[in-house]
Amino acid sequence: MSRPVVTRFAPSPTGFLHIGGGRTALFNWLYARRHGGKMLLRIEDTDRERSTESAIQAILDGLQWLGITWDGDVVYQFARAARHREVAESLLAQGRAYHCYASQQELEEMREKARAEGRPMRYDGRWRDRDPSEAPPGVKPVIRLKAPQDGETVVEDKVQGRVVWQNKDLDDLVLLRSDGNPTYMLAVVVDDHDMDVTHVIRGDDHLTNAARQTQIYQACGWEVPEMAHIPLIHGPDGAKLSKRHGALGVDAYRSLGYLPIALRNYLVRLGWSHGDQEFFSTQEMIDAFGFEGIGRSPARFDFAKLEHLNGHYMRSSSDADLVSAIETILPEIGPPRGAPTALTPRLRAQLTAAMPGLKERAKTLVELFDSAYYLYASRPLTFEAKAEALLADGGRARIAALLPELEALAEWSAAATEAAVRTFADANGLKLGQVAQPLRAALTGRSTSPGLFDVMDVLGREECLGRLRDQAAKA
RNA sequence: GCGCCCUUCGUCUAGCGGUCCAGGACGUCGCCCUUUCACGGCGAAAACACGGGUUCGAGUCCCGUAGGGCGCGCCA
Repeated sequence: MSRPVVTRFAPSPTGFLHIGGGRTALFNWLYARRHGGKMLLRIEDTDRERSTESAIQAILDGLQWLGITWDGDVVYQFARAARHREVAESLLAQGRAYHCYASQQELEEMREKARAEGRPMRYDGRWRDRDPSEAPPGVKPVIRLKAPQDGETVVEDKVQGRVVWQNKDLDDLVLLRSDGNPTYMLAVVVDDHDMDVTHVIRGDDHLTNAARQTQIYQACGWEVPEMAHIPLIHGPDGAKLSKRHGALGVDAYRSLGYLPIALRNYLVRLGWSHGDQEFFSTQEMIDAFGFEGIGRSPARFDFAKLEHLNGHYMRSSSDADLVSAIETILPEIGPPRGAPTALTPRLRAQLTAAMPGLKERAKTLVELFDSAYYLYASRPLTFEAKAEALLADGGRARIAALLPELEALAEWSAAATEAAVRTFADANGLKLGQVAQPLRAALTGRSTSPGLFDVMDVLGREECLGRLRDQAAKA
């Protein structure tokens, strides 16, 4: 009875997969999964000038990183041009479309005039009913749709509701260019029809297109798929998303140290909700997703909330997974921090051992790796201003006094060093912080770090004593 | 200019005529925990754009106004 659900994600390969595209893909994917259907991937590369191979690769990589999979082979729209042409010719033969010989200049004048007279800027249909014999010699015509001039065109949108256009406000769009190539408007309709797409889920910047595409469906005598136009994502300032804010490629979010699972959770809640639920596992998203939960107003991109989610997912990730996540972005984030591009077995082991304390304190992988500085730093350490202040303020003297106690330790463990430090503090009438903070500074170069005794444990006896001696010597 | 869409705390949102002196989350601010920073816990400030209707009753329905967005190509 009802056909199996088929959705599609149809990006044009003129740039990376940006955050809005990622969410559109996610929604299509979730809807298909929710209904046991398929999500197809179609690359809309009919603009030969602007489409690039690297952009296609970036989109594929981005989807893969986000964990969004598609069914079947990737469809390349340009490869289907002959089929698009065939449909246009067929419409022409049926009298539902016509040749238009208007020149670029004429069209420009038309727009100018309309603007001057305060009328909508539309093609005036001057070739609509002219006899082909009037065609000017040597001019290659375009094929335009003979769109209905009276009545209305209705889109029953699953998100926007019933949206109505007066046909007099819609003009005869071009189906086939004079060079014989299809326009986007035609190609989309033909492809969605041929691919048996049942649900078109896309940004609401396409809402007006939906009306014009509906006219094409009707001219072809084809069933119009369900439509769902989702509101766009805006930048933090409410304006259209630009490169300055969130319109980064999804690969940029990877480099920034975000986890795909966190980005997915953030994205799914942008414009969609399910009661008060904030956290969704992939399965929960699939089970709960539906058009009912999609709002109609645009949402602003908020890094702070993304970071919060990312922190949440980092804390609940396994230590091993986080280490390997860091390793994948290490070539990018390592060198700027004086760290290698790959982990040595020893460093990997230390990073893994320190991970419980590290992941608790970071919002991104980059931040996490940054706070792991003490693991990959080599003597002599460089000190942040606050760390230097802790050492200068009597800190070095305390380290010098404590040093013999630590050197004499028979066993080097978190418990053993903690006992020694506490005993030392008590014996000298010092608060633990007065001893611990200078130690932290000397060992990590920072005023903040994971638990001090865990740091000492992971770092090991020799490295710790070495770093402490460096400071004791300056006391 | 024309068409279409949108408008609840700073942000994401719940709310589908009475249960709302509007709930959750992020952020912000306080307190607690604490060797630091986080995490966690507790608490606070913070919104129905405005004006008319409809109704016994409106954040919820209708109409205006204002503000914002998208579209108006032989781009996609």
